[in-house]
Amino acid sequence: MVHKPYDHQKVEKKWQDTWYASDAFTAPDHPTKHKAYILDMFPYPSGDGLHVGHPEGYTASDIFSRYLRMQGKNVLHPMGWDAFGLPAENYAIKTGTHPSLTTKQNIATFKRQIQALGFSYDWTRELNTTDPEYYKWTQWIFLKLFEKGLAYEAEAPINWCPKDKTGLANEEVVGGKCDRCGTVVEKKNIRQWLVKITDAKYIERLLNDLDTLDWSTSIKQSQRNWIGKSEGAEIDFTIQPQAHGGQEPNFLILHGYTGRVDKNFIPNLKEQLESQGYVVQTPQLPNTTAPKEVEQVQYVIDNCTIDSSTIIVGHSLGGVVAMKVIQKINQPIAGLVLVAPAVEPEFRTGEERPFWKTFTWDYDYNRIKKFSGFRIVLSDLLEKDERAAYLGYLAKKLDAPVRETTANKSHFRGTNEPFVLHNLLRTIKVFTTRPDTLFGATYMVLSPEHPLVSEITTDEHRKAVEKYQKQASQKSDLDRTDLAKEKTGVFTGAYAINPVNNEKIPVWIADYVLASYGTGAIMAVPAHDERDHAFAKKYELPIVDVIMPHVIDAKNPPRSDKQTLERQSVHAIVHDPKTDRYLCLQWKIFPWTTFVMGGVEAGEDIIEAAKREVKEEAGYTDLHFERVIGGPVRADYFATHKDENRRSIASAVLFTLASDAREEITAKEKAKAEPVWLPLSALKPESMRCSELPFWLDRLEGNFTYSGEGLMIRPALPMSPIPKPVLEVPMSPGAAGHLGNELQRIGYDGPYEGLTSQEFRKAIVGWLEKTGNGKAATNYKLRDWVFSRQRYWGEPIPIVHCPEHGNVAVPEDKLPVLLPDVKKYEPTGTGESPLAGIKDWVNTTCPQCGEPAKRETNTMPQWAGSNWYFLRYCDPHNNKQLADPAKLKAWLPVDTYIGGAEHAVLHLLYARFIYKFLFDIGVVPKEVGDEPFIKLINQGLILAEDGQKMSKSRGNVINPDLIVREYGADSLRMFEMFMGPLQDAKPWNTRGIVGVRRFLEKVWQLQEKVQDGSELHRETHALVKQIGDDIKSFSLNTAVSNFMKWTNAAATWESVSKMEFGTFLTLLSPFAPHLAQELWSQLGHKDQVHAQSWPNFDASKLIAENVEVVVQVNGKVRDKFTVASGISVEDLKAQALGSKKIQPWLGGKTPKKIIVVKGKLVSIVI
RNA sequence: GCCGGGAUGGCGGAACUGGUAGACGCACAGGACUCAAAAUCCUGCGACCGCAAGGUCAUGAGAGUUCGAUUCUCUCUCCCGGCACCA
Repeated sequence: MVHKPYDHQKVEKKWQDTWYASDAFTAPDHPTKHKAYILDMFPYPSGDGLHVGHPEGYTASDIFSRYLRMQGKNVLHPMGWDAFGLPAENYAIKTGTHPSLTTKQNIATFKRQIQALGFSYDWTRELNTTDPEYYKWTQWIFLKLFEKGLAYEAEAPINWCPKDKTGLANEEVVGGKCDRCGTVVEKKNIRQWLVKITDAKYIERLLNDLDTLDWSTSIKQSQRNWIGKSEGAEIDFTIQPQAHGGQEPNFLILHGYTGRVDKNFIPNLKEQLESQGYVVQTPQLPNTTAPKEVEQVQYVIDNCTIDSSTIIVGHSLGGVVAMKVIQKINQPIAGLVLVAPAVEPEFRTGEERPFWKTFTWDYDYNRIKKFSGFRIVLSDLLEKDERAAYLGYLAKKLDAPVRETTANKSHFRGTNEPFVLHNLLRTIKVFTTRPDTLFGATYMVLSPEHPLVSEITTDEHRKAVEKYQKQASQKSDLDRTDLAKEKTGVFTGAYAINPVNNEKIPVWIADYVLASYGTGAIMAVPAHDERDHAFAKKYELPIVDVIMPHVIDAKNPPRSDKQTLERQSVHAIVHDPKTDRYLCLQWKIFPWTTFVMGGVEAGEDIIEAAKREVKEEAGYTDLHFERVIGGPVRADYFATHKDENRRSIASAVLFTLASDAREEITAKEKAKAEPVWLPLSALKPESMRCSELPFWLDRLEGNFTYSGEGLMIRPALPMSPIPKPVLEVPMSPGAAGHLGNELQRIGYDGPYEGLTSQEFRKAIVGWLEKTGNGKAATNYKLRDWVFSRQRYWGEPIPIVHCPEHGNVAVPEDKLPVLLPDVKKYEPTGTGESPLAGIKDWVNTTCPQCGEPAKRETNTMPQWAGSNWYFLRYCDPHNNKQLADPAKLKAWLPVDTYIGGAEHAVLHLLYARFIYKFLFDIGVVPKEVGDEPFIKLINQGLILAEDGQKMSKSRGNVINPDLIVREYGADSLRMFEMFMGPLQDAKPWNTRGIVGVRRFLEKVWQLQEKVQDGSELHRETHALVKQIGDDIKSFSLNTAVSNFMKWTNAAATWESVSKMEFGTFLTLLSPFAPHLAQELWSQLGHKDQVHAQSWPNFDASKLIAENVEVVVQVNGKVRDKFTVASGISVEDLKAQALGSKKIQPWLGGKTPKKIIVVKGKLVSIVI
């Protein structure tokens, strides 16, 4: 029988018509068998039509879907259109064509091209995000977010693309440029809708649930990076206040009814303030159990010093006394702080107090306001409601803020009430991941936008600060984050107090600190942070080492059964500038090279010690001291020659050789070691015996910051004689013991000597929390999602702005809010959408009161529609709800999701968030879990033949239509799979496609060999197994090569049975459905090959009768022979040893060992 | 800088849990068929030495573990992706 030649165009057309006319791949609403939801990322139907990249993922998912159907599963495999977006709108601006028309045309093109490839989509479920029946539910999701407080309106500085004239989400800005058009984005402060993706209820789940997903590590890593969690602490630094004229304030603390100066928070507060150098008066007022106003006020006026720098603090009834004092003295004071002040009669309930009648309860508020520089009211949340009402009333009268807290003891009666202190002194919160370096914080930096900058800046520095702020505001983010640029900043004139040691540290502003991360302020630790170090060097700020690196010698670790000798030592690094070499010792008694080094003797500093050692061991006397390079390094090792463990705490001192002047060295030293001069390149860890070497080399290169973990050194660790010059700036005396005391106070009973930085980090956070100076804190880089676009072609945000009721949701039964027609699509650029110009659309009534109101004119971003489309596929025509829960339960979650990696942090993060939200509000049934995509496969980019990215501008785009016309859809499908692993990027090579085309021709030719029968060759059984395995693991390139191998083998056969060829076609049908179907029907079958069940293989048939065995001698292949596969180990051994080729390699010797891997190899060791 | 991933012939790539490196395809060379060309078929195709049998070297570089390493461990180089004055 002679068949017609393979005419791909005819064959493909014929079967596509059959399939699409009969909705051949429709999924049931309620699967009765095992379900599988196989999803492709739906495309944006651009005007350019399909790209060869599209069919890559679509083919892979189609093969998998067809395979699963043949495995007897119900498969949901849908397709739709993500059709809102900028290109259609930009096209409308240019041509005046309505975007809906362009979109319709583009969809038609895409659909024709996709259908020409024979994909098995369920077209009855096709959806389109621009269809009002669809975006009704996109709007509905927005309303739910709004209802739960997760969508909010704010005027926020956001990324603004000046070309596209719209705001962008952070995720849409890549390297400071607009992801779409590459324009450098600007910061613009406009009214925006934001979605609270950072909400505590979601952010940790978005991060942690990544662990449960079968996604590539790189995508998961991208999401983790983007969420950017860091754990550390928030620490409050108090700012030294300036009273009028820049003077430091003094404090007058007045106790309350039955109070005493040694009660409540007063002693502790006094101590804290005094430890920071302030003058504090705490008068004991007369008659505390039966106080009289006149008596107490007069007592204060007579006995206390009050001047323009005085801040009066009044607790409870003391607050009333304070106000009366101010009314009476007729002179200005710095400020008034009322700590839970006593209550006016009309607010009182309960038992009568003696002072109710001995005090008058009227105030001259204007007078108090006039004479006090500032006023603050502190309120304790533990107290009763009527007091809160009173404090609010009082604060209003005094024009003062009310600051609330939960006091340690109700009514601020605790012995330690840090909230009071923090409100006396302005505090600035910083975030740090390294609270263990707190002792090394030598200055503070605020971002130029920090709200407290102008408040704390002194008059003297105001001009410079404002100038700097202005400059910073004019820089783009791209400029500000340019790492290469030198850091800049200005001093504010203010000082903060480091809470751990009460050091006074300067407060600067600098644009290397970002307002948008953490608290917008940092504590700078120049010894342990590179950025801070660079800044400190430039502005000559102090640098204090607090962490010592610690190395344990890997080759000679300390031994637990040996004694340990600890010693302070010094390494002298002597550089000869004339030869650019370094002085080392070549030891004679050991095979070592070292620097000149030795112990530091009592009373000696390290520089003296280093000089002495150089003189003794090498004789050089004329050394010029350069510097101590960094802090000390501890090394632990076992000293073999001494049979003891050594703990060396070493510092390195750098000298230059000023002249060759030398003294004779002793015979003893001569016998021990010889001085040699080595170039820097010879100073290598493998050639030097020096555990600290990597640190010294690093520091010689100028890297003085150590940001790793280590051991705490002073002042945290008062370790005896640490040589003085180690610290570039010494801390104040007394600081050293401070932490020890504090640690004891919080119940840590040490020993803290030798604490690692990790241990100390925990201890210090405990201390911060205990003392109210800070707390453990977590920070994220993720920002809320900017959700409004000032453009036309998107879903209108269903909100009405009512003058009376604010933002009011459009009622659900009024959805969808239809996108109206406009005449001009041009974005206004003012931050308003083109919709703002349509008066009769904008003007509406408030759904709450019916009064005139205006519609929201911003539209949603493209991600809004793509967030949840995969839910809609389960129930695409439902007009009552987003989707029927029973249908969602039947199909969700998506089992396999295939698409490009470019959506790593955009679509994939947004969709996970929205899915979790829909899960929480019960739309997503709880049985299906709160992760939408269980397995994700990212197909790699198909590059152009030149290895570059395909793009219209480069002119290297391959049009799939041409390939389909010339080689056929089956060739294109198989070739795209054959090119390489699905996940890898790979260049297109049109010449290569002939390989698969030839293969398909061979398959076509094979029908000449078909004869009746049901015999299957061993290769066919093997193929069934291989193809199944390959598809399951998405190793589709090897599947294609396995098909080719099979046809190569079949070409040598006499005949192929009808059964065998049918089996082969069944396996081939997911890959080349048209050809497989055509040959299937030519075999005489009336049904469809894709409806067959997946063939089984007979495992017993896979075993070959004979196997080839390799014989190795010492790991090298020396012989190969074929044996029966069932051969015994003994026989195999004997045959191997007896081989003529092996004999010469054995050389008559008896093998040491013979390793036999059954059916594979014999390895002989001699 | 930090975090991921990778590097195998002229090219795309293959090699299951450590066991014959280079499957399959492209390109290339030689041959058959043809008046000729295309198509098709056959043969060869990592490098070096050798007439051959065969040997030696080869999976980015260098070390290590092992009878045996593309595969495991360490160091380094380069490439790709993500993040990036993120405190």
